[in-house]
Amino acid sequence: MLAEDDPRQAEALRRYLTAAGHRATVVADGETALRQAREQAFDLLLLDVMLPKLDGMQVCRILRQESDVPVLMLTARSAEDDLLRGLDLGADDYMTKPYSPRELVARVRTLLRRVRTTPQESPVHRLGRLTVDESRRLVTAGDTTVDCTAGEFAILAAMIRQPGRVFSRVQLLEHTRGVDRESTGRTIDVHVMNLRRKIESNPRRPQQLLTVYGVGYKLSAGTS
Amino acid sequence: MLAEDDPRQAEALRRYLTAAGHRATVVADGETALRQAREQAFDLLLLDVMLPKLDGMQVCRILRQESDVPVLMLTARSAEDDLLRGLDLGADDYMTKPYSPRELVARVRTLLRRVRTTPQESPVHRLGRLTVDESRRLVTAGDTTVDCTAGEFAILAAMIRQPGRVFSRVQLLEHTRGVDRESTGRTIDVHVMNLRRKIESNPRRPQQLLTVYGVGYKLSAGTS
DNA sequence: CCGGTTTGTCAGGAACCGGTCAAGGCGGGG
DNA sequence: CCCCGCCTTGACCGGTTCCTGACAAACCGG
Repeated sequence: MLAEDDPRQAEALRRYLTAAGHRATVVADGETALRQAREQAFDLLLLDVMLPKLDGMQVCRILRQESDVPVLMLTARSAEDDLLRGLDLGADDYMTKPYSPRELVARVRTLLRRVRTTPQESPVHRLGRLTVDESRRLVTAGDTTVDCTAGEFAILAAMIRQPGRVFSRVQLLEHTRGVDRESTGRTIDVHVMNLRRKIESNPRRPQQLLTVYGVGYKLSAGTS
Repeated sequence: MLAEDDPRQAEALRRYLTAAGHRATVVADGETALRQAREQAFDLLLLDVMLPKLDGMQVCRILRQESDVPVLMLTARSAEDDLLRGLDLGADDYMTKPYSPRELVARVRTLLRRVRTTPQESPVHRLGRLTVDESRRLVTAGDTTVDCTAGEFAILAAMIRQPGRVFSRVQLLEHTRGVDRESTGRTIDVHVMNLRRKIESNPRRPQQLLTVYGVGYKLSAGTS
C-alpha cells in the first residue's frame, strides 16, 4: 500500500513499483491508510509523512500497536528530527525526497525479503509434469524423481528458465561447457536424447522437450 | 560488532553505542569480521564498506549466505550505486558518512527491535542422525559426539543450514577460508573424506554427506 | 515421390571427476 | 626451539560422463 496525497508523485511511485513486479494500492490520506491496513493484510506500507487528516507519524504509531507490517516512511523534509521520530515510532526505514526509483525499489525489496516467511527460498521451476529445483539439483517428471548428469541438468535448467523459448545447439552448449566451444557434432543431440529417455513417458514422441527443425530445441508445457 | 579500520572513527562509534547502552566488539578488517561473526552470535553488525583484506560488500555477501544477522553498512562515499549494491547484497540498512550519532543510534535500535521480535531460530540443527550446535561448536552423529576441526565444522555447518542444497567446492571453500581462492586441489575432498570417517557409519557408502557428481556435495537426511 | 539436409541413435574411446593416500607447509603451544 | 595437528597439494586409480563418428530415420521443398 502506498499512502501519498500528491497524485503526481503517487502515480510515479506506483509505476516504479509495478515495473519492479509489485502490486500497489494507492490511498491519499492517513485515515484511509489506517482503515485499509486494518481491513487487508498488506506486505508493506509506503507512508508519506505529510498526509491529510492523519499524518504519517500518527499512522505509523497507531499501526505499530496492532501490526508488524513493514513501514517505509517518505518525507520531503530532510530534518533529522523527523527521521529519528519516525524510526522511534516503529518505522522500518526512511527515505527523504527526492528519492531515486532504483533506491526506492531496492529498499522495498529488502524489507519484503525480511517479511517473506520462506526462510530459504529456492527457485523451483514447474512446467507441465516437470519440476526443476535448481539449488537442490532435483528433477521430477510426473511423480518420479529423475537423476541427471551435470550436463543434462544444465540444459534442462536453462530451458525451463524460459519456457517455450527456442535454444540453438550452440547456446545450449554454452550452458554445459561454460565457454563457447564450437562443436558441430552430435553432442547436444545426445544429451537431449538422454534427457528425453528420463523425462518423457514416450521418448519417441516427445511432449515437452521438442525439436525445432533447423534451429534447435525448446521446452513446452506439453498437453495440458 | 563494529568493523571499521580507522581507529579514531571506531572509537567514536563505540562510544556512541555504549552511551546508548549497547556493548560493541571492534574489529579492523573484513576477514576478522567474518571469522568473529562465525564464532560468536552478534545481535548486529556495523560494517564499513572500505575495509582491509576483505571489503564490506564481500563480508556482507558471504555472511548473508549463512546468517540473518542484521547488517548496517557504513560508507564514506554517497554514491547511489554503492547503496544499491549494499542493499542487494542483503544489508538491512545503509548510512553515509558523516552520520550523526543520534541517527546512528536510532537506526541501530530499529534493527535490533526487529531482530528481537522476530522468532529466533534455534541454533542447533538436526538432520537424520546428525546434530550440529553452532553456538557450542558441537557435533553428534547418532549418539556419539564427534569433534571436528575448524574446517570440517565450517563445511558441515554450512551444509546443514540448508539441507539438501548442493554446494560447489568453491562455495564450501568460502566457508573454510574467508575469501574465494581458486584451488583446483583436493582440499575440499579431503575435508569431506575426513568428515565422512567421523559421521558416517560406513564412510565408503555415505548416507548423509553425499557426492553430486560434477557439481559438489550435499547433505541429506539419509535413510528415514 | 525424390533428393538433400537435419535429426535420432548407438557404441567406443577420450576426457574428466572424485576417493584415497602420503608428503610438506604452516602455525600454536609447550 | 621443537613438536604436533591441521590444512593443503600432488599423484594415482577406478569409475563416470562426455564427445565423436557412422549410420539410419525423419523432415522439408519441389
